[in-house]
Amino acid sequence: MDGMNFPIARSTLPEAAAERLRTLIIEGALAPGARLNERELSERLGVSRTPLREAFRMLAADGLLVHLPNRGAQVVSLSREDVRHAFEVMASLEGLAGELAASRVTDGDLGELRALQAEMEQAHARHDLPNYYRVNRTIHDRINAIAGNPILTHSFRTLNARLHALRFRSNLVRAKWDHAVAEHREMIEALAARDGERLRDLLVRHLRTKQRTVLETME
Amino acid sequence: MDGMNFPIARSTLPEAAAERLRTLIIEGALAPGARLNERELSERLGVSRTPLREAFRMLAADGLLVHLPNRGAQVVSLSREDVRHAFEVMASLEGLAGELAASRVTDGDLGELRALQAEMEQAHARHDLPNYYRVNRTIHDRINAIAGNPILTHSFRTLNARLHALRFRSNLVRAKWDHAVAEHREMIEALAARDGERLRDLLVRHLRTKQRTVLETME
DNA sequence: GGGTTGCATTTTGTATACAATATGCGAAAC
DNA sequence: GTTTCGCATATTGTATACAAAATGCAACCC
Repeated sequence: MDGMNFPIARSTLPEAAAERLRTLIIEGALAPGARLNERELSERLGVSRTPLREAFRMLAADGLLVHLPNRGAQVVSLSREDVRHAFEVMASLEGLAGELAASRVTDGDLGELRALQAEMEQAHARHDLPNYYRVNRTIHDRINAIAGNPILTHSFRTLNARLHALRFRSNLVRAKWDHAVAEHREMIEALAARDGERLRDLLVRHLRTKQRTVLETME
Repeated sequence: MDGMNFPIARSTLPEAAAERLRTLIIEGALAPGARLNERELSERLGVSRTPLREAFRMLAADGLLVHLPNRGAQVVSLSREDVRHAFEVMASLEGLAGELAASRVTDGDLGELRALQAEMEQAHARHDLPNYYRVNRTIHDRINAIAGNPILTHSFRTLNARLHALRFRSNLVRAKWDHAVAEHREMIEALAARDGERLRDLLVRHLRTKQRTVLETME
């Protein structure tokens, strides 16, 4: 049992408040462009203004809020240009993740991903969109984790989180859905072949599709 | 004069404190691994603990500090692995910046960069290392700006700032210095040729040299 | 009517006070 | 001697108070 620690996770009010605000932003309860009133929010969240202000700083760093001196914090409102910029960087990062994952993937990883792919195809067959998206997300997170670069993972996740506030959940038409599932199959194959370049291309193409979807829903 | 505003820049104590702390970390006055005592620092900076704590949150988001609940903030201590991870991502980002810059560069940009290159070569000829580095930095910032993606610029700059705390300023031996200057010349040529792939390769190679330097100074 | 000024109120920024947790050290137990 | 316990003190987390800046609205002037 030497060296086996079980540290108790510690959280503080700023962290909890930031998490809660993140959710409120993503759900649209705090709309893009909205000015955040500290007194109201502190009452609403049941914390004093001090941890709330720290939470604002954290969310500003994540790009979800913008801090306006003497005017307080405002929910970021993404323009089409912002979205393009974000996707441009995300494509680069996810492409890198694909290359790294292809060079670092283990047989155990592949087994796991194949199981997830099977699960996602079942959701697809059942027309179960929520579960399809859930597993989809898990697969991407797994690939990112196999890449083994925490800075990469964190950077991608932070950028991706900004886009969640757009709530662009698409209604996948059947043909597109079939195509997306097939793309995922190809990703696993490229991973199994340790073909980094191919996986990068697939991930970038996949992301470009998502970008088109997001931009369409912004009209 | 319509639409010509001259907004007065506003700053707050958390922002000023964060900037000051950033400098103290980079200069080594706050050493890697050091625990930051709020009372001492608030006295030292002449601010109360509240804006100081907000500043800590900002620096934690930048990766310069790590926030330990109930134990306060600690200056990040980069391992060799951290450095490799950071460079891995930075190479991807700067490579992307190179591609974008090559597709977006104007003749005016090229003129400016050629002037900067001439200035840098003069510093090189005079063995003027501080000015060489200063102009070097300006050139890279310019390329990044020409890429025209603020998210990319910000991401790269944030990652790069983490490495400054390592203070790896190398003593350039003559041959290496000559080589670096030549590489910069090639970058301008690639830009002028709007050859994104070549510029990406040059920037990534250049950065790999920097990475080797950093890792060597960490031994 | 439009523009400016003055003032009350609200909101944000910061300092201070109080509460909770961590740390350090001496004393007690083995 | 080593380990554990108890307690004082220091530090961090959070709430509250005070100060500074912003906002809104009525009154006044052209």
